[in-house]
Amino acid sequence: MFSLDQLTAFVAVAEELHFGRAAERLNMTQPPLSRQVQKLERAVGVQLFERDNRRVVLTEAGQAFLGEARRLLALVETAGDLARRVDQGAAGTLRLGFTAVSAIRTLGPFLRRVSDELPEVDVILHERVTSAQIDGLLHGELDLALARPPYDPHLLDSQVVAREPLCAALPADHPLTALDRPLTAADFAAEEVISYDPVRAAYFHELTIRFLAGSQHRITQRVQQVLTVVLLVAAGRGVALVPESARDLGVPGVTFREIALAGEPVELHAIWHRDSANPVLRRVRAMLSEHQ
Amino acid sequence: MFSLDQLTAFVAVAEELHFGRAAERLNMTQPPLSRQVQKLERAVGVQLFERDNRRVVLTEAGQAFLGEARRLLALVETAGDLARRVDQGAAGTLRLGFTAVSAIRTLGPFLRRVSDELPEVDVILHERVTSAQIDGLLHGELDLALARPPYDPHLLDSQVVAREPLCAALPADHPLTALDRPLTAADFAAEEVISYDPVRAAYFHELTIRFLAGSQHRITQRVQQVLTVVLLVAAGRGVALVPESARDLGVPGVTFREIALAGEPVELHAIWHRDSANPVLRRVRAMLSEHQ
DNA sequence: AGAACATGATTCCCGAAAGGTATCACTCGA
DNA sequence: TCGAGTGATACCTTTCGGGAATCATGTTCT
Repeated sequence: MFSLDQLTAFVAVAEELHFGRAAERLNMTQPPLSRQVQKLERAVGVQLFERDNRRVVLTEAGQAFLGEARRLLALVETAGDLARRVDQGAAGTLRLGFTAVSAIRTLGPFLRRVSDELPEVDVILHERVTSAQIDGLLHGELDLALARPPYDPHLLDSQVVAREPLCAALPADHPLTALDRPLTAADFAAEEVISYDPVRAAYFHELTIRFLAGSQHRITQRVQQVLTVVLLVAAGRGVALVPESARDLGVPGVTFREIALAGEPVELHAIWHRDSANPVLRRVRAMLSEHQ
Repeated sequence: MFSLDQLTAFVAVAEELHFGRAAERLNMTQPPLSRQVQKLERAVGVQLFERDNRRVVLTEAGQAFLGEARRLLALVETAGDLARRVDQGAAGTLRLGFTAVSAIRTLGPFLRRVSDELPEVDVILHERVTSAQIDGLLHGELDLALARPPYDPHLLDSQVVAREPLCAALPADHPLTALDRPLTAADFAAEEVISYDPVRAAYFHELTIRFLAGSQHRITQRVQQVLTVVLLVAAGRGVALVPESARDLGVPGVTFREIALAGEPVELHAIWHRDSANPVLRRVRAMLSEHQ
């Protein structure tokens, strides 16, 4: 097999049609250049130059080979580019988990920023509930998740990407919608409250429990997804606490009301595996912490 | 810049994910293989493998580079093929000169044989009168000519590719068409004979002169092309001697008659420059002498 | 816990290959 | 016929790649 040095030697001679000048261009002397070309000819099995003591001409085969050689060398030049871009996280794929509700206000702008700042990065989207996203991160099926606590902080790391208040979701014809002040836990005393799965939707479960702590209430349903909760409210099955962005789901028959603030707002986290090897993740994290 | 050996080393390790086995596959020992991969990583500027003392894994960048490396090596494998085919005349271009009349019976089958036996050869056709073809051969504008003598045998070489009888071309209403025997020179005694340019169509000029030698006749026109001759006959401007294939020109108003054989038949030659460097020419010549 | 094993990296040595200098062989032009 | 120009060759030096031995480290089995 021939070597790349032999190819560059050949191309130089083919362009100069003069061994001396070609050698000068390659910063070497003429004899080793002649030998390299001879070796290449032996390796390919074809005479590439017709060399008279007076002039050098490409043979037909040499002309054909010149094209191949140039293509090959061009490919060599650019061979490392993609690898370097991938190494710096500027190219590659990001497997991103998200929940239906997180998507409403956060996913779109996030994807737009990625495609602006890292145009060679492909984002593969996986819609999953939070717990399934955490599993995905731990099993290496996802690189980044837009989800909510809790998660194992030894293995996973995170950053808050959005905060929003919790609010009450009421059927449109519910008496509480008439009140002109933030609702309190006491207002829910007589209500049937739709709440969340303590395991699969632990975050909203906690928030709901905390808000209602000490008041009378009945919890009738425990579901996983905010969307489901809103749909149940619309169906008149009770009232619920949801993140404010649930307004944007546009489910008819549901009215949202401010509540008397019960501690910190709802947080959406970007979560990743502490020792993910994906370089794109580094870049995306840097992008996230950059502004905000 | 990296070397092809480094690429093959990298691909082997990437496929085995084990330096020892990869080294075995490459018929070498493990230490130099490790070094080659390290060098490649330095040359590309990217870490290609994540190597634990227990296992070897491709990095994201390594996976990207693996694709490039495979493409490059595949190209190297096939780089010489085209050059070798060109060298053996199995690929390339043949610039072929021909005359309108030679084309009728000879050119079609010839082109068909070339595209059957040398499918990678492109034939570029140049229709020229014989003398222009000879010039083309001498100036290196043509590789092969389908033409007729004379030519300079020091510089050009040839081979007969077709023989056919000379015959008489008469206006359809001419009295001689009534005769039921081969025509002789004497039959032309009273005729106006259309003949050929002594310089540019020397071959037919010679044949005509030789046939008519010693008889009475009047030569009224001297033209270069057989086709022109036949058109003049059709126009009633006289009679002429033409190769039999001129029948196939399909010019109306012309009748062809056998003549009393005056020596050898009309020959069509394939002519080439003695020191043409085009390898396709070698193959085509071999093809021509192969069967006939 | 400790020993044996597995595996990639490192070190040192040797031989092959590449580059440099001097020279040869040949052609062309004066 | 001689000198200039050009590619090939001979020979030497340097560089580079491969091999054997060894190291460092992590895993596994007793």
